[in-house]
Amino acid sequence: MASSRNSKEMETLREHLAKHQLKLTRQRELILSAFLRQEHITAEAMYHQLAKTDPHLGLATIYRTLNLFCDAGLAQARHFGSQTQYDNVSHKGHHDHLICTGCGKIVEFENCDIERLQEEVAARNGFTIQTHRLELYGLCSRCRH
Amino acid sequence: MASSRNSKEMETLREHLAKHQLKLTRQRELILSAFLRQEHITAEAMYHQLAKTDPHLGLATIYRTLNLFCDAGLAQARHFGSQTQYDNVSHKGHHDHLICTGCGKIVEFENCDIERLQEEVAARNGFTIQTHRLELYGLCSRCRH
DNA sequence: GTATCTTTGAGACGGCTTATCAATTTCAAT
DNA sequence: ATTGAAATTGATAAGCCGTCTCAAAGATAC
Repeated sequence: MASSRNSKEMETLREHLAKHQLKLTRQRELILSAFLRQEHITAEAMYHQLAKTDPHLGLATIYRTLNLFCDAGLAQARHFGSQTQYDNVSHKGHHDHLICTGCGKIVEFENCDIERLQEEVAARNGFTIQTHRLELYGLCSRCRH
Repeated sequence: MASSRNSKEMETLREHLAKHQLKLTRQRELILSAFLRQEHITAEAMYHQLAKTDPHLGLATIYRTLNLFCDAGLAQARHFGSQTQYDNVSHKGHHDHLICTGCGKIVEFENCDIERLQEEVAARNGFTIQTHRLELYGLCSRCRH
């Protein structure tokens, strides 16, 4: 907890809260610190994970808080299957996803060349990129047969 | 309708049906011909669209049929927001999006170099790409100031 | 034509997410 | 430290989307 209390993500959250007249609560701190340990997680999964240490934390609060993180730019929601995955944006640069439409397997990757081209495209259109999302859908080697 | 009755997509569907002991129905023909006119559509949108000409066509039938098209390789489901988009696989020109987080402006673009790199990444991981989604979020020139 | 097996349509159902609301907590101003 | 206005929480109801159920209708092979 102490580790996340002074992290740059916590600072980002504080700024976002201040800017929008929102308040820093015990739950928001707790959920942030749990979130920062994950690369991506669903609300349900986090609910079960936190139930061990805080049995009264409500599922609605987790949904609300993860959506708050999205607003603050700390998380990014991604819909897969019937659920929403909340991706940790701060994890080692940004990683993208290869998603198998057959079995749902997800492979993460990073590609600097693609990122550089994205910057070029954005610049050509007068944009400065804050974040991006790239998902490649296809069949993995196993499902292709 | 006559135009789709002999299309190659219709032939693909016929083959799939034959191979799985399924039947060609009036509804399946109707939904296919409507689907082929779209780049991508939701079941709900198609329901409203077809309600004009065929008020008794059930929503469940549309879902079932669009999923059938996915099995047959004619369509591909993609989760977007809270809904499922059914993409027309035969439509090739895929475009990506630049989205301004300030004003919501959306600019469409295409970039062959990025697409080529995507193929490389996929191949390196044993995937064959069916489709992709690339969204760049940032500030447009106007909102940056 | 008829038997058989699939499909349809209408609504019930179930999973995931959001809305509701009284009670509690935060935080800025005393 | 106390107070008071405003935000947040937790429990649960409600909502939305997509699938399942099942009796009636339709398609295909014989």
